[in-house]
Amino acid sequence: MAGLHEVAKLSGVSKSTVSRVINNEYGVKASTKEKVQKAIDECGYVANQVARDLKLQKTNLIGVIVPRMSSNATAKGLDGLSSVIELAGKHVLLANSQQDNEKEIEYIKRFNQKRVEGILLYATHLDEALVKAIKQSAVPVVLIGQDGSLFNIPSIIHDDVGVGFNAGLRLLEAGASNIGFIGVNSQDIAVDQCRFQGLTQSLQHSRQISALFHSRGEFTIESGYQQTKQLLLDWPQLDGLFCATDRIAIGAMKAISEANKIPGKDIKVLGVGNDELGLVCTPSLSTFNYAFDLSGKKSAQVLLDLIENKQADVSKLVMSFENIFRQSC
Amino acid sequence: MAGLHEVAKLSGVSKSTVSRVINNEYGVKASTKEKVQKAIDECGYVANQVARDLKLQKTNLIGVIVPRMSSNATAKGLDGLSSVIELAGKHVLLANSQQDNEKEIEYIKRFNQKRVEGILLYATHLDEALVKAIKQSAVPVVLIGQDGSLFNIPSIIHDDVGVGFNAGLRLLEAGASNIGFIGVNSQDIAVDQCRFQGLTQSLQHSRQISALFHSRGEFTIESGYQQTKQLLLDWPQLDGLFCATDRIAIGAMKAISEANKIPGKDIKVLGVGNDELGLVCTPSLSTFNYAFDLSGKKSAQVLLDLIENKQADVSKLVMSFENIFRQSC
DNA sequence: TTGAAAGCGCTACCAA
DNA sequence: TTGGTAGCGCTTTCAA
Repeated sequence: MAGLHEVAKLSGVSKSTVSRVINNEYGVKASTKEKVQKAIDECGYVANQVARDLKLQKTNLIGVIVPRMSSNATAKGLDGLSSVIELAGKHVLLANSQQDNEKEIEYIKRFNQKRVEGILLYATHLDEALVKAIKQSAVPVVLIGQDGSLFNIPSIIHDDVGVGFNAGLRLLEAGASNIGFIGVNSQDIAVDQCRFQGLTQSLQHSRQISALFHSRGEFTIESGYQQTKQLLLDWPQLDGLFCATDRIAIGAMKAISEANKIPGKDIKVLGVGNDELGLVCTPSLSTFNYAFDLSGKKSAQVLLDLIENKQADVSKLVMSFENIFRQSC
Repeated sequence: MAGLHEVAKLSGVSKSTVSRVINNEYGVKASTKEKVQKAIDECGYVANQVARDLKLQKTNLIGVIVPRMSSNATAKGLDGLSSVIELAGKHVLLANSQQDNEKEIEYIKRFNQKRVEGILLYATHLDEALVKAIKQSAVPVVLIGQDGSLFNIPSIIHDDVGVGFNAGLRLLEAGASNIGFIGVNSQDIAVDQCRFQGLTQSLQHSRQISALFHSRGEFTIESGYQQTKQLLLDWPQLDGLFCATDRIAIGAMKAISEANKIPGKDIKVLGVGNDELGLVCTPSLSTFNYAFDLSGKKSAQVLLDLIENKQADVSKLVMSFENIFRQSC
């Protein structure tokens, strides 16, 4: 591929002048500019950004690590953050950790080698190894979805405890009093622990009761279905069910219907996330809306700020939520 | 940030030797290796991939351009292709064109500057400007979702005509004979044109009839709903409806229900894409499954092959589909 | 087994 | 308004 050198030779000027033309700098005679431009077109010159990046010590690259692409949260989040990053004239280097904790760490290292300017990490957990890897990163890391502020890692999180608390309130208000919770795995502080904790608090606070159970499974409709089938047998008195995600809730409603109970009547059901799935299913799912695209944008802004100013204005940003009232509760 | 030079000074050897240690090359005395390793740990050296890339003239970067992230097709596709690219030891540079035709072209250029090794382009259209931009790309471009093989652009497409044809057959077989089509915009050859063309062919072939109408709108549930509300008024005899996407079909079913007709009984409805939404809605949506993750993988494989061998083994790859039978038809 | 030096393609400083 | 030159951080050849 043609380089500056060739263009210079072809147009009979020096590399410096060609460089000036390419970068639209002042102080180049119009006629030379033209001459150079012609040579550029002629040999199809394309500036080599790698060489530039090395020289300028700046890559305009933002690393983004996600656990998987096909989830409401990450897809919407990516849409949000990519628009902010693009507006800042930077690019997204994307890595899919496929829920593998070791890969997450591996990517943080690889991104540092690539000299990204910062890293956005969609986290589903936060263990010692991950914290250490983040600490060792030479470039700033912003966490999305889990709270790392205790370790001094800037984090954008959703108000999971608040959602849990409100879930309890809504379920009680709808007349339920035997309330269970289906979460995910206990490593996921935000989704499993915080949401359950909020539920427990509101149940205690309002009625001095506890949750019937805290079941755990995957993030899928199928998992919600299977768990609920069993739970219905174990807890016949169940009349309120809070599910950590909408998909789980939809699976749960299916199991409830199959057991000849009516979701939203015999058993109130609540999900989290405002997945479009909840809008089209029957009965439609009452849930909580998290503005995933907005949290994507915010996290990008926080990171860009961190890159710019070398220090954090915010250490934790808790996104609010919205109650979505539909048929299931 | 510490460089090779510092490590060399710190360990009292030359840069060459440090480089050898870093790259695990043979012919370094164990004791020197150790010495160097200690120095590396000491000053927290992280190899600069930008400099390497420049020297080696190789970036291991694959550019991926998508119209938007939060769509079933792209999210699943990204999951598929990223796993293949990762396995090949390469990285994904992601760009979100936000359905903007000019941005697509802009990104192709920017990716060339970044010296990506190849580009994967999720296309929703294919006009002259885009073809020209692809032709001008110094690195191979693989098209996903639209057929560019006429312009000699390697393409991974879904069998849209085949789906349309089968849709006609299924609708007729279910007893419908007044059949309409809701597409998107006419620029989208694959989704709008081909699917309609297939439908037309099967209707002609089986019964020598034509489609009642070819309506057009957006890719959304709402758009399907609004269009169908009007179409029901215009075509009271309608008893079969083929929708270019599942979302449109779901909106259509809502409008049908509201008009006191039963989707799947009074009016048979068929979508395309096997979106999970179709599984949870009532009545559940009969549709066609496209293996989006697989087409993502395939396209990555084709591109890697193209990069490796500098020439295309396949110029067009048509992915098959699967009939999904549910309640709506 | 190690080191010196050239050079990847560019920018930017200084001199002309 | 232009050109020469140094150097970004690395790999690799050649010589020692």
